[in-house]
Amino acid sequence: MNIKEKDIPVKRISPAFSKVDSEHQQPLYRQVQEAIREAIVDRSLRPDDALPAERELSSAFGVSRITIRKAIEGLVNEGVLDTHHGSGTFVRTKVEKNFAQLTSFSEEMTARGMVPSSTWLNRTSGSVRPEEVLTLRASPGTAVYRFSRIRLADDSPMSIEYVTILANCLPSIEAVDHSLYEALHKTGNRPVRALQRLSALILNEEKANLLGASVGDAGLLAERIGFNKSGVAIEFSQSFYRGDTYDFVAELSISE
Amino acid sequence: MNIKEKDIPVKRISPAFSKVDSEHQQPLYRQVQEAIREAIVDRSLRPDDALPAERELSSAFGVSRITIRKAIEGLVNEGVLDTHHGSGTFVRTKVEKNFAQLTSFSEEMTARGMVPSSTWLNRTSGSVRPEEVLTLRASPGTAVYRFSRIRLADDSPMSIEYVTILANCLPSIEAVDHSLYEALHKTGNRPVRALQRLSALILNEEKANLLGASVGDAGLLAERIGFNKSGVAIEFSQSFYRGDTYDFVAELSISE
DNA sequence: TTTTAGAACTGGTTATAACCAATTGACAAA
DNA sequence: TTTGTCAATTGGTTATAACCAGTTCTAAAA
Repeated sequence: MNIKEKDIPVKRISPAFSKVDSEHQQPLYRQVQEAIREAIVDRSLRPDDALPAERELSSAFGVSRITIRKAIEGLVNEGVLDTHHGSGTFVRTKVEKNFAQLTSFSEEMTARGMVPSSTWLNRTSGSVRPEEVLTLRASPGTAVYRFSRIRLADDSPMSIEYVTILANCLPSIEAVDHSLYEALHKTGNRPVRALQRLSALILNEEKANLLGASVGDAGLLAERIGFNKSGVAIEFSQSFYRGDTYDFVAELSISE
Repeated sequence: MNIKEKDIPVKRISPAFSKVDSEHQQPLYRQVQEAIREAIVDRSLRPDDALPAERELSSAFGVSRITIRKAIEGLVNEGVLDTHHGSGTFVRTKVEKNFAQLTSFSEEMTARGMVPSSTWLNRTSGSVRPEEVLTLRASPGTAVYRFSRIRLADDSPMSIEYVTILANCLPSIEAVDHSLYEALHKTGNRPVRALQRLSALILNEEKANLLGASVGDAGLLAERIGFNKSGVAIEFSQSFYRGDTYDFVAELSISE
């Protein structure tokens, strides 16, 4: 007797899934993923609902079961779906509880009673660099916009930020004035999920000068990959912080 | 011309992988995972080494390529391996710690196929220091245990850890042998939530010596307050990491 | 010599097919 | 009514096979 399983009402919902487009550039399993995501967003699939069985989805989408499973696997890893051997795949009730909410630059500065601002260093358009190809999973030659700026709090430099954005996410490079995210939001490409990597490094002369620190001081490098709601990586950013003026804070939870 | 790829020395290592046991209870891909992990632990595969090609592994293990890919996929998700389309699969150099997941050092290292160990520096009992009163929200005079140790993975130092634990959370100061969290778990006081702060610093002579690094190298300091399931702060810890061997990775959601 | 085309790798995606394992629910037996 | 059994349904694992898409390196062409 598995109480947990019995609690789950097995109402199997069948939204009108259309066959995927094999001519499209995106892999089939990603198209399936997006279709499922959309079904959840527009409430055709509600929390605790069961998805149609994999074999059913397979014929509904017109793809093999492997493709369906790969799509589902990704959504399970993101915490959107839960699979239960023998009973089905369900829309997870708890929303995104596994994502940490790191304090952003503006929040942190405002919380400390400081006034955040930015100084633009550069904004250019170009194509992805080899080292970005891996992280952004874009083809070489893909057009991107690059932004770099110094972020200040009460007019003293806190960080240097280099951002690369896929060009097709913005109408033009001039579309960004103060807030990059605001500009992305207008085109519906605001990142909804991100992976961030924090590492320590020694500041070189260039970075030290820009940050008003000394060569050899400790700094923090935060590298971030931002994903839009379709799961496509659209943003890659590197932010250099002075080690003595910036901390990252996170609330942790145990893994279940 | 991909500079990064060219930098990677493609020495393809072929440890003596034996065929997996199909009679075993574990799924084949898990057995393959374990075999690869072991190869990393016993240094047949070193950081930045390339694994044999998937098709090669497939015949070496006597399983299909799908099984190999599933095994690799898991290790990539854990941060143990990196795949590069067209060039190969590599053993990741840096240890990546999930910043938002409350796992113990022992568990983290074991999951990466490394053997965790500790060298005790000190263990004392005493009462909370004034500067800890605020963070632990304990009354002055409250009894605590203090532990300091060097944490090693595969016998190389990874971090120096200073932990303060409320004395009433452990039966005795000798209750901790290998894993502190294990000892806390037995008394039902394992932290289920924590606040963590990460900052960069320059390693001083003492820390550098203990970590096998050089004075002036970049280091990371993770300070953590751990709460038990009753919401009581029972743990305060400071961990110093070498900047060149440790990254912190976080999955986050973007606010607004 | 340098450049370039392309062969020969690499991992990435997808299909088809079969079987295993957990769960559920219907139905017969107690 | 309760209990146990079993078939149907679910997801989980694995094999075989083919092709796509980057990367690397060699050998031919300039």
